[in-house]
Amino acid sequence: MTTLRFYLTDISYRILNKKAVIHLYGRTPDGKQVCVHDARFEPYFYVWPKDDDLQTLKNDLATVRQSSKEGDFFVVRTEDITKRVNEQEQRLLKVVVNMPSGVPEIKDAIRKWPGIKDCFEYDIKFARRYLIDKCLQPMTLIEATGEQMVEESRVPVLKATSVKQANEEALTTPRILAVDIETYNPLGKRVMPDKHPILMLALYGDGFHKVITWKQFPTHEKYIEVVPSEADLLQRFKELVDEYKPDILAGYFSDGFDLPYIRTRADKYRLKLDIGLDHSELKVSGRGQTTAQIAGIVHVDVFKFIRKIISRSMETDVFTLDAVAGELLGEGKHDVDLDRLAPAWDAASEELDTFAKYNLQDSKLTYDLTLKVLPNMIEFVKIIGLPLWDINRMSFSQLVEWYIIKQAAAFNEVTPNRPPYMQQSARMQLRLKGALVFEPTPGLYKDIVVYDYRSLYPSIIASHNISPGTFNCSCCPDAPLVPMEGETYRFCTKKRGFLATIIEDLIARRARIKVLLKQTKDTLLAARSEALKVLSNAFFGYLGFAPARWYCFECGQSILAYGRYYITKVIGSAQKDKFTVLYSDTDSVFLMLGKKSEDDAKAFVQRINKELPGLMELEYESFYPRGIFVAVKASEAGAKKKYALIDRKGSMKIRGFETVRRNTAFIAKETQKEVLRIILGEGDGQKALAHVKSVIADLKSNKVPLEKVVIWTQLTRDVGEYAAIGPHVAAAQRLKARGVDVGPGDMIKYVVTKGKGKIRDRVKLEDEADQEEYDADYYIEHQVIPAVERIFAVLGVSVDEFTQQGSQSTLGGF
DNA sequence: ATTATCCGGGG
DNA sequence: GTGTACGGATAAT
Repeated sequence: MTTLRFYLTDISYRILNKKAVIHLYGRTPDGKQVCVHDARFEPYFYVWPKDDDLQTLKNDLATVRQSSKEGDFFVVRTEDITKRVNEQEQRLLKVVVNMPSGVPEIKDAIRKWPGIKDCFEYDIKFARRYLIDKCLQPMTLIEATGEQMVEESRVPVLKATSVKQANEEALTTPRILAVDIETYNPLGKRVMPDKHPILMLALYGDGFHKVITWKQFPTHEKYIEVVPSEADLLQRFKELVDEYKPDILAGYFSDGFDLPYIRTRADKYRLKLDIGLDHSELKVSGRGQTTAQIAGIVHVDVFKFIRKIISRSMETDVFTLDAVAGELLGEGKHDVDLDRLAPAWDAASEELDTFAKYNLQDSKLTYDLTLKVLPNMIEFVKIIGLPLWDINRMSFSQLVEWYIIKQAAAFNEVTPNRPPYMQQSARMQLRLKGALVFEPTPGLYKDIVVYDYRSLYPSIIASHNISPGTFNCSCCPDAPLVPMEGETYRFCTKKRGFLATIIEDLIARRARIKVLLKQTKDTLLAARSEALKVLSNAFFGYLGFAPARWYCFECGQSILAYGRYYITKVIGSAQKDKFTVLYSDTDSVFLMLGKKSEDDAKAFVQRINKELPGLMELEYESFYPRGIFVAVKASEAGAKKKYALIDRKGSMKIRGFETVRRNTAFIAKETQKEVLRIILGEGDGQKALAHVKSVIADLKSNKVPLEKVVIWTQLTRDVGEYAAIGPHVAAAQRLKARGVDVGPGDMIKYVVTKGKGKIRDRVKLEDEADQEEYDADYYIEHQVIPAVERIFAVLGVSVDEFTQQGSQSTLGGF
């Protein structure tokens, strides 16, 4: 008998002799990688019987048999249990099945039996079920007892007779290896993994930097390793992963690009990518949206976590490696022209040295980003109790749902089923009465103060005991009504609701951490606080999310009603205190200081907070010297957020303006940004107007360089397959007529030229059009003016004035 | 208003 | 693999 402690990094299962064996991978405190096999866990689900004659039902269940390729599926045994269904105690049967994949099969076979009301928890993946039932926290210390086994495996294997949580100590410094590839991709062509080879592959770890390539070129860099062929590059990649022994293999968009690409290239050479610790292969699943998995090594796609979870709290609205690293690390990608890579490769030129450096830098940024966000991911892993691989790929609603599922087990609450498609569509028809919006009067304002009510909804849920099981309970007919016209909603005042309880716990845990954070500045604690905040803030949205298991429309309505009630209180108090309320939406209030000082504004928050119930808190977000609120089109009644603010440091916060898309001409994007900069930064509307007029004049005299009026659009299918011939399709037809092979993925760059008729009849390819030919009127009317129109409307300038020569506008008083 | 199409990340 | 998982914005009809 051996006892072993290890940090649990990854979990999967395999079928051995028609039985499931859980594989737990991890690293011991002294740095050795290990695997623990646990064959003692059985798959099961729950049955909710219709009547009390359980014996007949049990006898019937014992006879069920479903055959499959893997062998027969059958019920091993049934157990009587008591669990809560929607917060009410019920008698259920726990049905134990012989194999994990038998669970959905057996459930389908019995679901419609007359003696069965419903089945539950038949779609919880086996490995997740194991973690939940055993109360194991991945990334923390686990203790296993058992016998050493002789197994075909890259790491020692222990056959366990006992597995349990040792303590909550987390693996804070896992071994990370970042990977990034550069591929052959001649100008303008889409990514084609089956045709184009991988040219370079960079690996970056702790004291380990390497670029593997298969072309000899002049270089002095020691980290560059030249191998004879692409197949050797892939072979070397395998060897290096095996030697470095990472816990985590990290990439940036590597679920969607690097690893599927490596997979495709390896398949081409019939090379086994058996880098899994049990010698299993790198597994790429899904079409379109792919994911990549390696047994025993956690593949982290750091882009996915940043995009899905961190993006909301970031400034940038593009998530390229360059932009994200720039914001989070203060360091960007190397500036190279990637269109030069393919020609440089063909010429074996010394320029390839620059690309190798670029490749290594990308892997370094990926490594540093992983280090940076890993504490946040690990905190979610610890709070929710699922593996890092899973947490990495989850959206807000999934994080919330799995947190609730984990808590449900602890509260003996059964997990409701996911709604069938029809029910989801029905839910989507229901409209929640939205949050309170105090419409801004369009205009340019000085000295703006913003308050934020960030934890409003979580604190409402906790304070008012909001939960599906406490809604309109029969035991409290006299409970206070939710402040809402036309509805008589109540929530139980006698027993605590399940969701209210667990969100209150989240809030309380965060409050304790915040106290600690005031004493010490600890990045792990900060990450934990952030994770708890993100999770509790996502609860409200989850309750109104059609595919949610714990969907509750009335709960959502009630939270919103209380939200409107509390924000109205703040607006009222501010007005009573003679502040000018500019704007309010949901959980934030924008005030204009006017004659008041910033100190007055801070004192106001403190006064408000004294009047609020314990859990609620209004935060002083920031001061902005200038801001502009823009009117929305009549048809956009719902689009309230359209404003731009500038802070003391000169950085702009722009919300709701035309998002910068690549199929907008650069001249329009550039002009919009410059106009906002002049108006907010310099406060000079005349100058901004003059700027637009000069751009228009330049367009009219065709002085604006052609590359700034080129519109880029990507083809998504073959030219002949389009039902609607848009401008980019017309341009692609011209390209095709010229004999160029265009297809899905190709970027079409076109220019709209002068003339009459439909736009698609006037498009020319970038290289066909002359500087003199582009249609200034099109670019003025459809690109530049729409981008700045509403900004100027705020200043009382109408579209006509853009084109008038130097006339005195209504801007005078501004 | 509803339906079709495109985009993102990656080279 | 206790299967099948994008989500949001915009242009076209």
